[in-house]
Amino acid sequence: MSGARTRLAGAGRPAYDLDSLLAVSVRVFNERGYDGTSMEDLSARLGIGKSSIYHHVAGKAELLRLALDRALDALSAVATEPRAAHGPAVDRLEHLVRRSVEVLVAELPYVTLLLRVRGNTPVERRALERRRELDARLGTLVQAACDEGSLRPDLDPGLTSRLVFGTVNSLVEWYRPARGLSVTRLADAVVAMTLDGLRVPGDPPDAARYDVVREDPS
Amino acid sequence: MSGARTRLAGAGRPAYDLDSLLAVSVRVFNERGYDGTSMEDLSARLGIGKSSIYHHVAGKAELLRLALDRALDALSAVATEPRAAHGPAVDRLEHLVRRSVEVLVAELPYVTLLLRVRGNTPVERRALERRRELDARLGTLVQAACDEGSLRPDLDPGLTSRLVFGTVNSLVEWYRPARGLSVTRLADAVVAMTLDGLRVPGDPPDAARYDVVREDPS
DNA sequence: CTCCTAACCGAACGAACGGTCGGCCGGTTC
DNA sequence: GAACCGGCCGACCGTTCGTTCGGTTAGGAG
Repeated sequence: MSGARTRLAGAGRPAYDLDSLLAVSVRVFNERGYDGTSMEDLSARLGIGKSSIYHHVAGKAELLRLALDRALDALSAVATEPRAAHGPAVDRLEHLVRRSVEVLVAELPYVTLLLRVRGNTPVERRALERRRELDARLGTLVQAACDEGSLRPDLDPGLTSRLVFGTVNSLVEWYRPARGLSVTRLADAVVAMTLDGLRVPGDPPDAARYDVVREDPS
Repeated sequence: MSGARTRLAGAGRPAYDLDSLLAVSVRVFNERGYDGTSMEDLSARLGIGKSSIYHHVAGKAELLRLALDRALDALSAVATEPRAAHGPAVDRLEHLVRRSVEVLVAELPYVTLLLRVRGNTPVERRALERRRELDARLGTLVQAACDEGSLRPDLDPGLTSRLVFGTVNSLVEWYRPARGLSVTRLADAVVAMTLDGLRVPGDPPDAARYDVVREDPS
């Protein structure tokens, strides 16, 4: 499988280091779900005994923590890139969407795991909190682009933000790098749909367009 | 809680029927994940003993099966509605997206559970297969709308289909009916973003627009 | 050849799991 | 009041869970 392995491989000895062990484990977590994966499932897939896993990590929870931190660190890095701080908000938004797609693909298994966390354990709850912070930052940017007048005014910024990043996050459910669709083209398509729409423009420009739709108590 | 309960409620006796028991169970499944939910978790939340659950259903797996079938039946019904069969493909597509959003909201807990299934058990694999059939039908419709010339030609139909219904499916991650955003407005917003785009049109109509982007091996 | 250490192993642990069993209890029916 | 039944219960079953522990083995260093 996918493993960088340390020196003493030689014959058939796997000899995992932490990174390769984590990579295999996360792959299994994504296939069967974290709770649905037993340490024996992992050991079978790793090709080593169940107890050997504890030579590398303290337990199942730490495996999860390492994976989630990796995803969160990568996503956080995007939000703090300099290009996300200057220029028109709508351009910064487009850049952020594009970079988010790239990171999501680069760290696909880890981000996939992150997006499925439900908060059952302290480790998961801490990850959810970090995720909420990121989402809040994205929301602010969409708000700014809306205030700026660059986004259609008939949609609530909070709603817009959720739709856009819901779309981005949904990529983990089907995108597989091996299938020949490059990341750049994928990001182009996401930006094209969310920002410019799928329908060919023209014809009846729809009289009712841009009637204001906002969240309100019904 | 949410439960319709049978006649003999009277004092403090819960007295569940199958529907109300399923409703509560699915809610817990969604909070903790199916694999992360024990029968004791359910019994605690239901307010009855663990063994009492087996008076209503054969086991945990049947609980899951009932919930998934409910979601799948509702979604299948949409795909076979008469309005999804006549008229321009792009109009049928818009209608299908709108109805999908409505059903997703109407059966939110059940659809949520369906979208998180990983295929660990036979019950889950059967559900995944039914889902794939639905997805295939959607893909055909997008293809038709594309052939018709109603969708921008620079995006691959398969890719478009995944993006649109990825967006729709991602609603389960955040939409809560109680928050005052009506289903109609939600569906309007989804159609508005996916089909017409978020950005205000005009200004530099982007010379490079509509360069063909298709999947190909790299 | 000897020693050291990183990586692995099988056996076993207590806890928690999904599920079974025999019985209780309060309404309804006759 | 006796018989019945749907809904519930506590105790318990065998299995599987995550984890621990006392070795073993292979390769590098001296």
